[in-house]
Amino acid sequence: MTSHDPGAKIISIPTLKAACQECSLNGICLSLGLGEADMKSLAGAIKSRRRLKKGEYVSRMGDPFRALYAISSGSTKTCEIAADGGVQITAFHLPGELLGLDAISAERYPSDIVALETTDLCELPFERLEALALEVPGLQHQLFRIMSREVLEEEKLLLMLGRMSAEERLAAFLLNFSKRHQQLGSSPTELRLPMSRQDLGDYLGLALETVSRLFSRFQEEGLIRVQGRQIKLHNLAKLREVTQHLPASPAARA
Amino acid sequence: MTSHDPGAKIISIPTLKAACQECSLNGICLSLGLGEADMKSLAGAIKSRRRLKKGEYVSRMGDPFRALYAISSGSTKTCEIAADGGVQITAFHLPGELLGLDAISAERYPSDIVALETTDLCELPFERLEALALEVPGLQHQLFRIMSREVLEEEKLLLMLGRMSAEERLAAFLLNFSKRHQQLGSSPTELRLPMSRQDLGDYLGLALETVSRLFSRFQEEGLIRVQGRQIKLHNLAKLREVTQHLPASPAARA
DNA sequence: AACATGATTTGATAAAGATCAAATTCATAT
DNA sequence: ATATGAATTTGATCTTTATCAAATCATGTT
Repeated sequence: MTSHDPGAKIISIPTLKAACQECSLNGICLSLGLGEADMKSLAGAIKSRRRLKKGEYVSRMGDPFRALYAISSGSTKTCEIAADGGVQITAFHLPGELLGLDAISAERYPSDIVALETTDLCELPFERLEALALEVPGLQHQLFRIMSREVLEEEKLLLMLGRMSAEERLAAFLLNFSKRHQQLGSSPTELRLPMSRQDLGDYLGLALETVSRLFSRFQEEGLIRVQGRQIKLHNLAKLREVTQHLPASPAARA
Repeated sequence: MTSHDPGAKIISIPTLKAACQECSLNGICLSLGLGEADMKSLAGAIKSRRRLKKGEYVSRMGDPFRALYAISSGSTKTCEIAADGGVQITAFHLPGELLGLDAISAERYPSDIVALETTDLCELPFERLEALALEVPGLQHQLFRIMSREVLEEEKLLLMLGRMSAEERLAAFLLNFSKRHQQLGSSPTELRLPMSRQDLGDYLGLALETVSRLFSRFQEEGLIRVQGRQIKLHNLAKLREVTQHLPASPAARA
């Protein structure tokens, strides 16, 4: 987290009204590690805010890429769609996270990004952001870090999809979601999932029925309490154990 | 590809000897889209070359991050290792590709990167690269593109692991490998795989036996010819069909 | 409040792929 | 060339999870 003094509200230009310094996420998003003057520049790069209702699209596959979006509040799912109609959700994004990083290279959105609930976005025109990154010290590095982090997150998901059992995947998801909730200042044990069982299945590479059965099983085992999308985590340590259940042959590999 | 005249060899400073302009990949790697003067700057940023033998490590999980590596010749695998010892290979990299993008954010390598055969690397100290990206027009953008592309590639793999059958995964891998071979100027139908069946399984989320059986099946069906790691693709169109086999219910989803 | 619609849970069965096991082929060093 | 160990192939069986089906539970609407 950054250490901007929230008391020092000197700036009040209209363009900044809806910008980073007023954002409740100040310090989580792009601005991490930037000085106050740089924050002003960044705020100037924000084109506008968009409010989406549940089910509305941030982007559709094939849309031309012009801007990244930072989530100010709410949440989204990113859906990759196969030629055969199969859906793979590659990420759920929460406030402070950046959308559209996968669209830079082809200048087209490769996926549908859909709001899971009412969601507020900051639109960051990419050309302006790039120009700014050449001038604001630290911003370029920050962008590299954020993109690198996205690569890393996806690698963790690859590990889950390729090598973990259904049980391990759901436990890992719950722990990850818990951690992110906590980083946003919410309870790490009282989760309100914004996505359906179907979404969760499409993310974890499982059938929705399997996801549902696992929730029931975890509840029977006393690990969690399930009330629809309201989940209480009773035992984080045991959930962590579940993610690490040793495979049959723990032998080292070449 | 760029259009540098290979006949115009004006530069011969030692530091450039082993650098981009002399590289057989000129134009594929970072330099894509840069002018000749910028290429010189880039070449200056290259610290050194490293030659690795089969099985040697580019990085080990936890190593401090200081540099990206560009593959000049050879190939690598990137192995994510789970707490329980399970291995997931998140990428195979070929000449012209950049290694270490996932290490920027934490300033540590999150994975083992291993040479699959004798492999030559260019070491690009990241601090120098970042400084250069602030000065050389287009280099920052190029780096953003490359990182975005990495995100995209991983999303494709996520789709494979989460939603495709074993058959579809192997067919998709063969087509992808074929395309990259072709882009490097090799035959798109005569492949020499540098990785073992075990590696392929660890990449595709399958048991090595399943991979082996699929090779045999594809051969029986006349799609390919298998001689160990030497693979001849007989029918690219049919392989493409295999990747698109419709699932039981092609119904649209919410 | 009753209804309609979609989401979730639970059950029964089937299929895909993992695992265990063994034979065969390949590669490398002597 | 030959031996040795690793990689690959093939077979038999078992587990996990998908699929199909139906009941129940929410949610929002008129």
